[in-house]
Amino acid sequence: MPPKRANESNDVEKKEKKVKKDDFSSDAKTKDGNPWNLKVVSWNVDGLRAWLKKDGLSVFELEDPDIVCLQEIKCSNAKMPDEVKNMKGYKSYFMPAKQDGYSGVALFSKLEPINVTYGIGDETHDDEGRCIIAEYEKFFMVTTYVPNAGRKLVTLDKRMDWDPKFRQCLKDLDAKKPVIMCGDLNVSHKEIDLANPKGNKKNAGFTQEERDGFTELLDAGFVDSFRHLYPDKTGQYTFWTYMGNCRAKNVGWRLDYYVLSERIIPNLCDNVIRTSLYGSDHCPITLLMHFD
Amino acid sequence: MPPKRANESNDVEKKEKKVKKDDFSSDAKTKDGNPWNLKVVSWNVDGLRAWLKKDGLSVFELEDPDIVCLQEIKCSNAKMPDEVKNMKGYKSYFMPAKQDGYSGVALFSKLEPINVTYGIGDETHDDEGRCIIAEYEKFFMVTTYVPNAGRKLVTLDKRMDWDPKFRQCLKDLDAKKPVIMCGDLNVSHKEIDLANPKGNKKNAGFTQEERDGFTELLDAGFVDSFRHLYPDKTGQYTFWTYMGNCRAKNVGWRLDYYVLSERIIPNLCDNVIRTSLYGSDHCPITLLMHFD
DNA sequence: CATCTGATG
DNA sequence: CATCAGATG
Repeated sequence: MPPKRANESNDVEKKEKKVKKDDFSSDAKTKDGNPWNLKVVSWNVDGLRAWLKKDGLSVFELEDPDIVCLQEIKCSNAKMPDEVKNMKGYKSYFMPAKQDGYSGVALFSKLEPINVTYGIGDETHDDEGRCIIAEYEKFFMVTTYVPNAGRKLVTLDKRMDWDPKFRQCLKDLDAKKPVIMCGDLNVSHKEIDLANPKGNKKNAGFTQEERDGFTELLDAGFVDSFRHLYPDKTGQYTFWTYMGNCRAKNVGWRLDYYVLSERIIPNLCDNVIRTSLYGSDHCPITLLMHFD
Repeated sequence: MPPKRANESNDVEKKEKKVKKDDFSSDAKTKDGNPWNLKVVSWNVDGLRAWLKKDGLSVFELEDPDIVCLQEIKCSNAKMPDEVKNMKGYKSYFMPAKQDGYSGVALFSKLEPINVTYGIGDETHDDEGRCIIAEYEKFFMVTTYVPNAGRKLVTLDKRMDWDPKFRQCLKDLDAKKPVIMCGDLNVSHKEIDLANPKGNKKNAGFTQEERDGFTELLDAGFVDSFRHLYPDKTGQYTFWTYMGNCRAKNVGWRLDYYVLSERIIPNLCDNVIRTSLYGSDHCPITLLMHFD
């Protein structure tokens, strides 16, 4: 009898072998016919160090992105592996949570941003490492890991405290320059955005409060770029719980988004969900933009 | 790049493949020429459930033992896997610690014992699941997991409280019938019993106090059967820390013993250290006895 | 069913 | 460098 490994279900070699760099090429254009010249990747990695072992970094080779945003890195700066700290060809920015092994976001950028700030200006939330803001010439890049409302909604209060503060933060940025915000927003906006809407109306990620929070964000002058491009596309998810083989059955949730200032929608080329990539219970999402 | 698994170093397939049932046959005899007819296996499994995944149960097939004693099962009765609870061909006895996932011993016996008792009669120690006593016609079988003195000897006091109590317990049994005691005694008795005696004189498992405790036990009328049979054999260990590839380098400790009442030494056939078996940071030890 | 920490060894 | 629990998701 061959000994079983503790994490045999992590054994995704076969699936990953199928992935080729060609699959990540795109000739997407703006509505006006301008080809993309900026690529962003966003991925909730569910523990950066575990994700590294599952070859998560290959997304850099496969996508050759200009900007990469990671959420739930669960890794302090002290424990950050060198290969990530000094990502070849990129400037790296980290906002770990104060609590070790919890939350935390990272941003990697080929081009050095004009300025980088951390957090939304609220101490309690910012202790949890949930937001990095990178300013570029033509836009703000914001990545976030929104508070999860928790099992039995134990942290729904924290979440509902976050939503207006984060929204205000984005509005303030948007008053200066267009915003590209991405990350794990920990909500599926509409019934189309998760496999089991009926059963989840009282669960974290699909309560009316959380959904309304997202609606309010869009009403403040922002656009869910994926749904803008594909208003009726079903079965498009970015997260599947590890439990019950949900990913194979595509019983998932769309929790990861690009949310853009309305006025740069003309710059949008595409928003792709990379379901072929493993390494986390979320898959990465890719944004293609054109800027003159 | 193939993704690395979290526990790649557990991947001992090759090593285990080499093990054949033949390697476990023995024609050992007593000094008087009587062939063995009782086989005991003792193994500190360092977590029974992890050990199961590493095919630890194969020791039952390979050895076909009459009695199996396991230490550090780290598993409550509630969480005990069925295949272990109802071990085919054996009666099973468990003494888990009150604290979940800590310590705990088990005993499996082909022949149903006359009586089975749990603990040494000291509530504090017995809450930690450290001893099972099975009475047979001609002997008491005792298995134990002796308190570890801990890093920086933080629990040396507990250990030194244990030693005389356990010794008295064995003496009381020995007054009735001969005793076969086995388990992880958490001490290397003499310099020959560990790879690095010089460096470990102030470390758990080789302090003077612990070594003296073992000497006192032997002075009370008991025999370390392995050392009795092989007084000068070096490099014979039963434990290697997972750290620093110690097992491959045989930088180990002899911590697991059979300790017999002096008067059944004539019944002793052999005591074998099964270094070919993996599944824990300890290896199993096997005792062969003859009883009329 | 995963990630992490922290206790334990 | 492993085991386990418990928090978290």
